[in-house]
Amino acid sequence: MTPVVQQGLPAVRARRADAERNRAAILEASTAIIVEQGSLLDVRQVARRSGVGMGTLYRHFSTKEELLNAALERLFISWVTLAREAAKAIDDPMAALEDFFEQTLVCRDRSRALNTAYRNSAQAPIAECGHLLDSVIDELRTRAQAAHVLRPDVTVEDLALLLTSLSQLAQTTGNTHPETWRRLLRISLDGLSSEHTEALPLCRSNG
Amino acid sequence: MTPVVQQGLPAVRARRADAERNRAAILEASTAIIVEQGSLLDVRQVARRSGVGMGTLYRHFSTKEELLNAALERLFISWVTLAREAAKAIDDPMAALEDFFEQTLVCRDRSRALNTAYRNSAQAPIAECGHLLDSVIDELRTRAQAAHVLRPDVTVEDLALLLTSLSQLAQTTGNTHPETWRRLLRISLDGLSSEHTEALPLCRSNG
DNA sequence: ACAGAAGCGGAGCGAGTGCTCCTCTTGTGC
DNA sequence: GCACAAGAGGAGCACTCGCTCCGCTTCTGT
Repeated sequence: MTPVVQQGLPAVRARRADAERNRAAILEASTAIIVEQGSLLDVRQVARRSGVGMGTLYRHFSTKEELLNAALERLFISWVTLAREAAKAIDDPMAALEDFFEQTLVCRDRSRALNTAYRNSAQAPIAECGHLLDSVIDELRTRAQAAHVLRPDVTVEDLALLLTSLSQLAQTTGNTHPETWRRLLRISLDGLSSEHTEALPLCRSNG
Repeated sequence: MTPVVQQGLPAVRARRADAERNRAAILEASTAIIVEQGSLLDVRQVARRSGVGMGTLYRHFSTKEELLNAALERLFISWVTLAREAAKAIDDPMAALEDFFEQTLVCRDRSRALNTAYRNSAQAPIAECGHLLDSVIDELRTRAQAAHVLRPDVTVEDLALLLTSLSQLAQTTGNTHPETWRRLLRISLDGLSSEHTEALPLCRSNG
């Protein structure tokens, strides 16, 4: 917990300006590719698009996975932050929850990032993203349950998994059945309303 | 619609007995591998497991995809048939629907086949499987709506997509959150009950 | 202006994978 | 039993994709 020594010999020289620019370009290209084509990115494609050689790419990200995680984290954090603000601005707690789901699902790339993040879970930076998301969902859940409009034994985990599930669906069926996820969202939200008092089945790690 | 000519010169000689045996072995091995590891099968692995050379494999299935579809069709049809029988045997229409979902989701390999089938849709044999599934779901839907226990504007498509969605979830979260899909199934089924009278949002191709 | 550290680029390596080719074997009908 | 078409098998081709190696270039502090 002692502060890092700042004076004395600079242990590491700051990154060179061009290197910094390249790093940004690589990250930018990766993000764009993920948004357009999903998270199965090809390192050669990233290199080409960012106008950089393979050596440069691997100088900055020692592994494809590291690059992918960095790009996903970027995508993820930016939208979770926005979605949290949007949800906070809505007074009705159930409407806030609904809006949060809708905002997430409406953007293909958001769902994409979300899904990939959940799939490659247990990765260090991605796990943090998961916690960030959980905290947003928990705010929404707490508000809605305090107002007695949300089924009382619904957990953060339930809501997170529902989001994942609808998100996967939106992605999978995006071409053949666009927008159909809206009907399932409506059904799920109705199932979440407090008028259903029957207890949900217990699973491991549910109180 | 005229019957195929049976008499006269046999246009094609019947397959040799060993060839038939090999074909069955290949199909058997593929099915087993799909059940165990999912549908990203490696042709060399299939060949090894079925005790057959690459040439033999490709004599019977001219493409990896053809083999995959054949194996998936097998898996798919066998369980849809069973699930239909099981559902028919249940008197309460909503319980029958619930049982059908449960039976599907409880078996990893069933969901696996289902998911892959939906993903690789538009394939000829797989599309037929989809129609078979739809017909089973439609029976259940019709019964439940006739008894006024199922929300009246729920469509076969809605139910099929819900099944896909939960199935994907069960597959994705199988290791980290086993059985948690049961909670979401309960929530969804509650949302499907006829006590919710608000109309579902319309999408293209919904009446 | 210069030295040298930091960074760059991209050919190419190695591993994996779908599929083919060609020789050798085996079941089948007579 | 025999002839021969049908079938078997597996080395190897062509391609993809993650990653490395190393000679060359460029930025930066003095």
